[in-house]
Order: sequence, then structure tokens, then C-alpha cells
Amino acid sequence: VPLMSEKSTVAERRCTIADVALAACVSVPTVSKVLNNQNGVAKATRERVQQVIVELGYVSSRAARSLRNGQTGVVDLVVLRLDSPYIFEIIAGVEEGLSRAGLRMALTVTHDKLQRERRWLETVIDRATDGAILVLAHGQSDRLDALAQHGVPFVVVDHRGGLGAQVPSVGATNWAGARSATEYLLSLGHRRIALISGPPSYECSHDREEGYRAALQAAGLPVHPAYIRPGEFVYDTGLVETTALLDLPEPPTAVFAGSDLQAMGVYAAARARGLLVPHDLSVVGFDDVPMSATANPPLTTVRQPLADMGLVATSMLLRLLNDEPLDSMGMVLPTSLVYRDSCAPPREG
Amino acid sequence: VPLMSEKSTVAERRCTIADVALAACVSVPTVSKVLNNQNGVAKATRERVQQVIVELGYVSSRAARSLRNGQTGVVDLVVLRLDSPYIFEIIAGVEEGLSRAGLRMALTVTHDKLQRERRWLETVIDRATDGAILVLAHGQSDRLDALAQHGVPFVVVDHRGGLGAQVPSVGATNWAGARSATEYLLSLGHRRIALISGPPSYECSHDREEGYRAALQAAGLPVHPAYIRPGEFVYDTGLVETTALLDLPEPPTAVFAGSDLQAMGVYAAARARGLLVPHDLSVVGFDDVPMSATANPPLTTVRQPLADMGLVATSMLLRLLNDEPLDSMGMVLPTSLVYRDSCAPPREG
DNA sequence: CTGAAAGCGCTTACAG
DNA sequence: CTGAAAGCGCTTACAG
Repeated sequence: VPLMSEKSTVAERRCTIADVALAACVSVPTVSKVLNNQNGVAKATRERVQQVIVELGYVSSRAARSLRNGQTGVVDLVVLRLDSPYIFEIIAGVEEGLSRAGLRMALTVTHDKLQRERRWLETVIDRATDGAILVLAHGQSDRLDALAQHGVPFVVVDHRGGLGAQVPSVGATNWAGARSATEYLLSLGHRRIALISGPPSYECSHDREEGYRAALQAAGLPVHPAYIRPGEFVYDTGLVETTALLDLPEPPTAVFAGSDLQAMGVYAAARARGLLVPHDLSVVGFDDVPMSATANPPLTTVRQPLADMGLVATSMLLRLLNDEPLDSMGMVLPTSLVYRDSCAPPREG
Repeated sequence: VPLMSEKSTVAERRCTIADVALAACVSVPTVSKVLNNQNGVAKATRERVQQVIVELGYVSSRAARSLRNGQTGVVDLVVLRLDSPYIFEIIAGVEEGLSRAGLRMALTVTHDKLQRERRWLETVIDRATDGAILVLAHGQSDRLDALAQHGVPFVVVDHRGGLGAQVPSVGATNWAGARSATEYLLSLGHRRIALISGPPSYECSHDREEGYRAALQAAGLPVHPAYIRPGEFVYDTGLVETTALLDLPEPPTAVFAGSDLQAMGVYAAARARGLLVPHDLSVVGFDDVPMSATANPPLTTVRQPLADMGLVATSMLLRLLNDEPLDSMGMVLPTSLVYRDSCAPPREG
């Protein structure tokens, strides 16, 4: 019964810098100097104060410090949804970066809803935040303008497009990643390669489709429009579109999915038809979320260094916070193809 | 080029309540009253002030308010690691609950490291936080004592055991969940059912093993020690232990895994042996993380209402913050068996 | 209905 | 080396 009862009885007032000063028989500014390791305190005084600080278990109030120096020690990470492993990788990267810098991460989910976004903006603008990292923002958003207007530093991760050249951002090589995935499938002997893509409004969807087209064209192959299936970056899109693909008179022998989640949907569609991956159908994903390594079979996929993207975004933000210049407004991290067990040569020639 | 250039040139001072007062030709306290919807302001005055507030785009400073009323508007969510879908479900629940209450969520990862934990404690104790939600804390932790001592309200989700009866916590019915999963396998005709479990030091591991034993004993079946395999709640444990299990002279026909991640490892071990799930080996998981619904095949699993657990923890914390009494110090949410495609009757009778 | 005064806990010049 | 004074932006009694 110790814990909570203690808590309720010991409703003692918080120990402040004034209490320390009193106990150490010095003035408040002197304690402040000791706390902040500033010069101008006699050695003996300093030691006495330090001892009192320990004895009293004094910890300075963040709120008071914030009010004085205008820094809150918290950075906002703003995401649309908390529904995919993709976002969690980025979160982990940002948390790590912020933690190293001694900053806290406030996580906000907007659900792409105006109301939540407004409320978030209020929070940010009331100076509860030193800066912000926005995932999947689009350039048209009022948000960005509002942030800029209020002088809140921010950087965008994996933007949806339409960003001004002056907006700090970090992304990945979507085009190159899609191209190399397609080339790999080609090298295995596939000629009928379908693409399941993301929302057409996203720049990354567009870039990946271009990479896919480029690989086919370089191989002298036509791009079959029925093989290109846009959708959302979710499981259902993978399932539905692959089912439709398999109903084609000439079904593809390989599917390149725009996300690993979609790729799991491709697996499901294949299973429903009694098709074995990779024997009957080859599959490549995009992202390389942790789940892909443990999928059945393990998924060959284009790795986006999501955690690193979060780390880089954090570094950029830290420079902004320190008024240091950025080496480049846009940072693009390389993707890489991770070979696992979901691809094989096509069955029939 | 508009965004960032604006930002750097418009280095104007922040608009304060004094600016509003000046512009509206009233005193600062009057503006404060308008802001907080308090009585004692003439209608005309109120309207004038409100208009100025809008014109100037005034937003009150959180730091100043915090210093006055002692509330920061942020709650800490403390987790060990950011490495499993399990934790993300809880995070989503807590975020939702906090967001509804108009509070922000600061996410901290301790990595189970003392240093990080210390640093986190400093943060919490410097009053940068109104309260905390701890996931997978254990009773022995200094943390809990430190929090209680400093009067920081907190609640523990899915504790590892050893918690005092006076510590607010939320968990799930581990025993019942394990029992019903085992019963289900039994009802399918399985007699050789293995259990892959979590770390023996975790209370939940213990409870689940007891549930498993209870089901076997109720069916008049012996508990085969070689069929009980403790480990970590990760993929590798599932893979390694299942491989060992399949090497037994009498291998099990069904595996009940302590987590869905482990279950994916079971899938992999089966695949490596050319065994088909569920035809050759039945598998039940624990958690029901989103991945399990899209696994290949979709995983039958014991659902823990993880997001709801986060939601409930948040509600409890909010009551604590408002000095309201808790209905119960411990809240235990029901698990439920989710039937999917990873179980079938055993092949041989 | 309105505003002068005090204070939340700290830090930063500045005077001694 | 030490401390009195002012101020960060707000809110809460309190007097008029």
C-alpha cells in the first residue's frame, strides 16, 4: 500500500529555487548560476548550494524556463494516420534523433481532418513547440503557410508533392527504386509485369510509375495500361487489384506493389486462386517494413530507409532551431532492393 | 520562394496579451477575461477585444499559462521499445484518448536502459508533464517510486508483474485467453499442443501458461514439459522453438504462440520443413495485431484489445489528473479468440 | 464593468 | 564574488 498513499498524503508544495536559496543562505540568482554552471560563484558557495540541491531533490521547472528563454524542449511530429508500419518506422527514427538531442517528441495524428489540424496548429502556434516534422504533407496545405508565418521551423518527410523549393524536406529515390525493382523482374525473365500503385495525387506514386515505365521501355517492352493499377497503399488495394489482374486474358506473371501492405494483399489474392508465390507469381513490394522480412514467403522489396529519413529530418530541424544553414533544402535518401523469397523466373517461358 | 523567405524576414516579435490590450485600449486583465470567457466585461468591450484578437492573430503562450496554473497539457507515454506492432496499437489508443481530452502525447522510448530512464525521469519531474502512462513497467522499477514521490500521476499498461495493489493499471485476461485458445485446439482434435511463451519473468507469460495447462488438465491430458518453450515475444523465438519442436520424436500438431510475431516465426519454421499451415500444423497467436489479419494464411489468434487498453489507461489518468477517484485500481479487459485460417484438425487422427 | 498590483519560477543584466 | 531589480506572458484576487 505504500505508493499511492504516500502520494496523496505528501501533497507538499514543490521545491523551488527560492527554497534552495533559503536553505543555502544565498540569493536566488546565485543558485541559478550554480544550476547553469556559470562563473561568478565562490567554490565553497557553489558546493554548499549543490549539496542543498541534492538534499532537497530540487529540479527546476520547465515551464518557468520556457517562459524565460522561449524554448519548450518539445518538437511535434505530425502524421496523418497511425495505421501502417511505414509510419512507425519514421516515428522510431524521429524519436531516436530527438532523444539524442535531449528533446521530447509530441506525436500528433491529424487523420487528415481539418478540425484536428486546426487544433494542432493552435498548439503549435501557442509556442508549446519548438519546431515540427510533418509526414506526408502536401504543398497546398494551409498548415505550412501558417507555420512559416508564425516562424515555427519545420521539415517535411515524404511530401505528397507541390512543395515549394524553399521548404526543407526529406524523401527517397522513388523513381530509381521502382526502376530497379522492375529491372530485376525483367532480368528474371518476366515480360508481363503489373504495377499496383498509390494514390495518383501523391508525387511518389507518380515517380514510381515513371520508374516502372522507364525500365520496361529500356527493355523495349510496351507498357500495358491494364497492368497499371492505382489505389491506396493498403492491403485491400493489393488484394482487389491483383484479383482483377489475374482475371485478365493475359494475367501478369509478376506484380510490383507500391507498398509492402499491398504486397500482402497480392499474396492473399494469389492464395485465393491457389497460386504459389513465387512459383506461380512473383511479387516485389516497396518500403521494407519489418513485417516483410517475416512474411510468408519473405518479401523481396524496395527498401526505403524510413528510420533514417526520420533521423535526417530531425537533424535538419535541429539546424533550423539553431539558426544554422541547411546544406540542402531537399534531402533524398537512396532506396535499395532487398532480395528475399518472393520472386522467381516465370513458370511459362 | 515565398515560404522560407517570409519566415526569415518576418522575424517580428510575438504578439502578446499586452499588444492586444494596447490595440483595444483596455487593460491586460480585461483581455485575459475575454480570452477565458469570464464575466465582468461589458458586451461592447468584449466584442472589441475579440476583434482585435482576431486581427492580430493573437494566441496565448502555453509557457506562461503553464507557469501560472501548473499544467502543461502534455502527458508522457513511456515504452520500452518501438519494435513491435503490439506497442503501436497501444500508442494509437493512448493518442486517441489524449487527443479527445485536448492533451498532447509525448512519446519516450527507454530501451530498458537506465540512462534513458533517468533522463526521462528528470523531464517528468521538472514538471514538463502532467502525468504518465507506462507500458510494460515492472513493480521493482525505481521509476514508479520516483513518480509517486514527486506526485506525478501515472497508470501502467500491461505491467510485467510485481505491482503494488495501489498502482493503477490496465491489463487483459491472459489466463482466460490462453485457456480458450487451447480449448479450441483441443476441440479441433489436437492432442499434441505446444506452447511458445514469453519471458518467464513476465506475469503475462506465467498467466498464459497456466491457462494452457488448465485447458489440458480439464481435458484430462498430461502436460508435456518439452512442449512448453519460453523465449522472447519475437519472431526468432517462434522460428527457433518451432524448429526444435518439430525435431521432437513426437512433434506437436498444433502450436500456440505467445505473440503474433512468434506465430510468424512458427509459419517460417513450418515452411522450412515443407509443412503447410494449417493442413500439417495448426497455429494460434496472441495479440491480434493488424498484421495477423493479412498474414499468409490469416492467423487465428487471441485478441488483446490493445488500443482499448490505451484508451482506458488514458481515461484513468484523466481522472487522476482531476483528482477524481478511480472505480478500480486495476482494470482488466477481456481477450477474445479471433478465428481465421491457421487452424484445422490434425492430419493423423 | 474596469484596471493596478502581485505573483507563478526562473534568468539576465547590472550594481556593489 | 554576491544579490537587488526587472521581466518573460499570463491569471487571480482585489479595489475602485
